[in-house]
Amino acid sequence: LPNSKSLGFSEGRLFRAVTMVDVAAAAGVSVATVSRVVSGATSVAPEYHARVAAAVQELGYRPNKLARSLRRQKAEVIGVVVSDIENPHFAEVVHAAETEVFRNGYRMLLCNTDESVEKQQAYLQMLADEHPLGVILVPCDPAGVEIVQLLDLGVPVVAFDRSVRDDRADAIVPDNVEASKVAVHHLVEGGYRRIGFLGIAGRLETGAARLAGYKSAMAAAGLDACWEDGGLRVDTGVSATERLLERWPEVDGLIAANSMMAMGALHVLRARGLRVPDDVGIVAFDDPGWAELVDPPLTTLAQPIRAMVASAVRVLLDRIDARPGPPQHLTFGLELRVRESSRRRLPSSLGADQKEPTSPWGAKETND
Amino acid sequence: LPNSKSLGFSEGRLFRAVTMVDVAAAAGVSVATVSRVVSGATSVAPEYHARVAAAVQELGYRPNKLARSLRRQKAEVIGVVVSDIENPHFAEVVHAAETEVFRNGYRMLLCNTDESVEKQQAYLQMLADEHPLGVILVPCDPAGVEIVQLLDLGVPVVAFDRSVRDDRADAIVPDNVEASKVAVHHLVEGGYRRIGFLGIAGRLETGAARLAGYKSAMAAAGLDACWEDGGLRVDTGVSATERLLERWPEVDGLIAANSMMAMGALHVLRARGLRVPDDVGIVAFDDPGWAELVDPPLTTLAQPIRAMVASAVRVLLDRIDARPGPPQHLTFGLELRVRESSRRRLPSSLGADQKEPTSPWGAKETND
DNA sequence: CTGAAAGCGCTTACAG
DNA sequence: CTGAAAGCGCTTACAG
Repeated sequence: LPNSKSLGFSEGRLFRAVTMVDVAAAAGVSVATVSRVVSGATSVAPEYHARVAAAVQELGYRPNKLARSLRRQKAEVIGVVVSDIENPHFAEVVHAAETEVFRNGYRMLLCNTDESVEKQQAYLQMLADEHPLGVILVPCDPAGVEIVQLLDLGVPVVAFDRSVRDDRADAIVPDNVEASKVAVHHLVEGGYRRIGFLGIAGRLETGAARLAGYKSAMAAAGLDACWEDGGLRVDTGVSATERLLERWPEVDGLIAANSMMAMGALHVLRARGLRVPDDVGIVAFDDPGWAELVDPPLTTLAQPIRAMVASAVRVLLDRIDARPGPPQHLTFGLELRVRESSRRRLPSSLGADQKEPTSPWGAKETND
Repeated sequence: LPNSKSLGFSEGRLFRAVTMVDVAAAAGVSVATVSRVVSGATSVAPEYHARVAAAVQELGYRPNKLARSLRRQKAEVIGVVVSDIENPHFAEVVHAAETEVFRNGYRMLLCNTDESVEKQQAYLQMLADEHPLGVILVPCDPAGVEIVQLLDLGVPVVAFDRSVRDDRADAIVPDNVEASKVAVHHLVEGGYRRIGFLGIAGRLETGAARLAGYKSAMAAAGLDACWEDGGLRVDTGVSATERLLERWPEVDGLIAANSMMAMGALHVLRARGLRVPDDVGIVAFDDPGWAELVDPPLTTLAQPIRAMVASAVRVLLDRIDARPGPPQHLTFGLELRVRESSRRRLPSSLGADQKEPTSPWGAKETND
């Protein structure tokens, strides 16, 4: 058989990568001992340990992860499946996941589904072939059979942001219902009464929960509810707002289920000469960096993303050590970040005409 | 020896994953033939091919990537190293890379350096251990020895956005110098004359190139140059703008080397009662989604990110097939996207007082 | 605690 | 074109 060792060029010289065999020879021990020192699994006599460590150092040995993975039938990789990496919300999720995964010495395989059921299928299939330590999944298809297959294979799956059908999966989700209620209460406290809701339509549970919370809080406050569904974009926010204003011209508050739609609303209101927050108060879900850059800065409902992701990774790593245990289903509250868009300057909207420059990087603690 | 085959649970039953041996037995051929059919490398007689395909289908066989990777000493993975995934610019880069990598049937290992030299070191080391097909690197340390080691190992490296020291690496970079010149010309054509520059300080070649282009274009136009360095954030944009205005109160145009700094400038100008674009015109590098949502919408210099990333992946895959060939060093021009912030409504700033609502999602073709 | 040895599941020159 | 067999570089029960 041919010598098909790993090859490379260095200064024009052919070389072979250093393996455990080389280290074992240099240290005068068996490869088993080298393995035990390198992987740190079993205890090794101090003198042997030292000799191996010295040889590793001297030869510049690096363990071959490919071989380790094959042998263990497990790659030190965590799959992260998000629906849209360009959405600042998920960009933050990915960043937080990267930080946690890196801290634990693992690698992150990033999968982006673009909200496509087919792409989710393809990626989960692909991940099953990779034998990852676990998968953090923002599902666009919560009932995909690939999720079941992954769990059958013994790969822990943590549903993130949205839950999945298979109840063996752990789940880390925001409390959307409660958040909508908080938004309603906040606007009511600010003196707003005719509060409309700009929803995100469709099958996504996120949208349903946010609408449900709104309706429930409005009913509890004895107020009439009025909502229109849009999409996730500025233009759909525009049309939804226009439809809402047509049905309900007296609206004085808006809750947008997504911040892009809030931007659409802002534009429509401005075009109609309605002032924010004096004529209409606005609260939006999600808290992208630009929320405090727009005019007026947007009051938002922010998810504790770092904490949620840290929790997802912790749940995953716990499963890896100790497989059994009931599935975890953790819910996180959202934080209301009050900015100008919902702070009426006067109890009524009379006379509040002058425009002051807003300073988003200044003191933000003033809450009225 | 123990039976340490891959295990899993399905409906409570223990099972062993299907391997090539199983497929070979079912098809009545050797594993070598199965391998040849599955990997599609060599040609196989039609009848054998059909029998193997049928067995694969029937048994639901999926090749073990871990074994393939070990055998080939190459994982079908592409490493993507960016400096900040939360920066919308790099989020778009990552998304584009994901699309290309997925289209080619590979996986993406995402590494985020947070602009830390140590993290770049750690990740490149880690990538070397993974034996990836190649690495797309946005370097924060262009001279890191890990880059040299990766190339020594035979792993193709494509520098993206910024170049690296080792000239064996390919590079895909924006033409920052030219872009600054375009920005200067655009403002000059709009009647602006006292054009200042808000730079991004430090060692990054990006910042240096953008400043150089500005200075050169100003000199060529016979105009005085004036610049201040800031960072990449809104607050540093604020302070840089304030310093610039102190030194140069008569400024009527600003070029920001980064869009966050442009936001800072916008706030300072508003606070001082200077109107954009009538009193001061602004052009910013980068083109985040919110650039057209702010008031006024920002004129930007956008990189052709999809094209650049597609080109980076193509260069990488070419190297994998045919190692030799001189390193590629491709430069891409930026596109000036003219929006309100640099469109003075009147030749002079007299009388342009009324504020119209801006409609970013409407017709954008009007160029004056 | 240590070593000899099997085996993870593939791929691939070699011989036929 | 096909098959037998070695080997990629590790890990890990087993025996000592």
